[in-house]
Amino acid sequence: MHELLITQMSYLIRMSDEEKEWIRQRFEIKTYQKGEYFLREGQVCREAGFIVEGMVRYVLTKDNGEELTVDFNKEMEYTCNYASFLDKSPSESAIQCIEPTTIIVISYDDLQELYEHFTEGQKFGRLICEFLYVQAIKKVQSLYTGDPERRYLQFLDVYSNLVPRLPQYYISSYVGVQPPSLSRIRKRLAK
Amino acid sequence: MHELLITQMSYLIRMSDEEKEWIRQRFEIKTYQKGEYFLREGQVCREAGFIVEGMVRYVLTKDNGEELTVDFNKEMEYTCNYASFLDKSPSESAIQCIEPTTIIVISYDDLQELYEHFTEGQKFGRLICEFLYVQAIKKVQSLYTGDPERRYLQFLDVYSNLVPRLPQYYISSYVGVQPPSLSRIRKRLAK
DNA sequence: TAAATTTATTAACCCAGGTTAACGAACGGC
DNA sequence: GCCGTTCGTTAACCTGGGTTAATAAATTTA
Repeated sequence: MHELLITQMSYLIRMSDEEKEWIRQRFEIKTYQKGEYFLREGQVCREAGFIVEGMVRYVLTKDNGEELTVDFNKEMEYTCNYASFLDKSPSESAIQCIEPTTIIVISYDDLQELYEHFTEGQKFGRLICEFLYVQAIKKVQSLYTGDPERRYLQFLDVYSNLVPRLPQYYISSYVGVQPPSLSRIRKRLAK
Repeated sequence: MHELLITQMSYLIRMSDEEKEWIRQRFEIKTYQKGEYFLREGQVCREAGFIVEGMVRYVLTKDNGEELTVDFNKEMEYTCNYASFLDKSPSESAIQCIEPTTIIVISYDDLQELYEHFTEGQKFGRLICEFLYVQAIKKVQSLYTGDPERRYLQFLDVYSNLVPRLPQYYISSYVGVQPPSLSRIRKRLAK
């Protein structure tokens, strides 16, 4: 279980055997049922996680109460609300498991220890963050330059394998429209 | 000139005198006139910069040729197209100076050397990136949950001091609408 | 398998922003 | 200070997504 994470981390940095052992000891395995929350809106995100199995969605709640699904993470990906995690502020989004999900988690303090004491700890933190940042920038770009139809096509391109695991109203809000509108888009595209 | 950068960096990490001297030697001062490009679309971004004076905008070009201004950076802020810089890919956005601007820049290779050889180099990279990432996430959130009117109000909130330095059509595209639409929004708000 | 619930589609109407063009104001260069 | 250009506003019309509600399809649950 931890070995998946160790493999993943090995793509980014070199680790000694003692460091690998530290990871096995400090990352804690947590399991969630479908619908359970890894993080609720308003809570401070006190741990970062690596998804071993399952899938989560990031949920923003608009002022009118409407829930928006703005991102997904699945097995072999990291999950965390970094905005909340980093400055210990109440999170503006929730993270909900949308399948039975297993996540191995590390606390804020332990992660700082990893950063400080692993030979390449800071580098690990930097590389993860760079990856996430570039993803976020690309998302901003697609929100600026693309219309919903285009984002839907991009979504199918990148996440086609996820489609069978997702209800359509998650996809519609990811794309930035209401369900009836995604239906119209799909109808247009069917031609 | 370099001292401003050194001060800024000192908020994030401790630096030895030799490290400070290295910065004075490796960061190069570049000046740009209003309208000149720090980075053109399609170029690989080969240096990261710290703006000493002036202001830049990030320009995305839509398929139909329309130019969108998606962000600004001003004096005492970093500027770079990280997506391009990090993986040496052609940049999808341009960075244009919209005032006479002075930027001190560091090449990709020198920055890697800083990361590797400064005592807290990797940590510096991580902290900068974390800051940028959180900014990007907040931008994504406001694009998802806010309408243009709201984003305009947020813009005024955060950047009110920039308004006199910006033409309105930069603001309108930042907010995600065409100029006539921002006019309508302003008119609505005037009541 | 049937009933209950959730999810997806469709239709009708509304509205904010897009588009185009015209006009007036502000600005920059000489 | 004048002229040409750029910029901001306004008007008219168009379009795509929002909203609501009804219906149909797909899942769950008993």
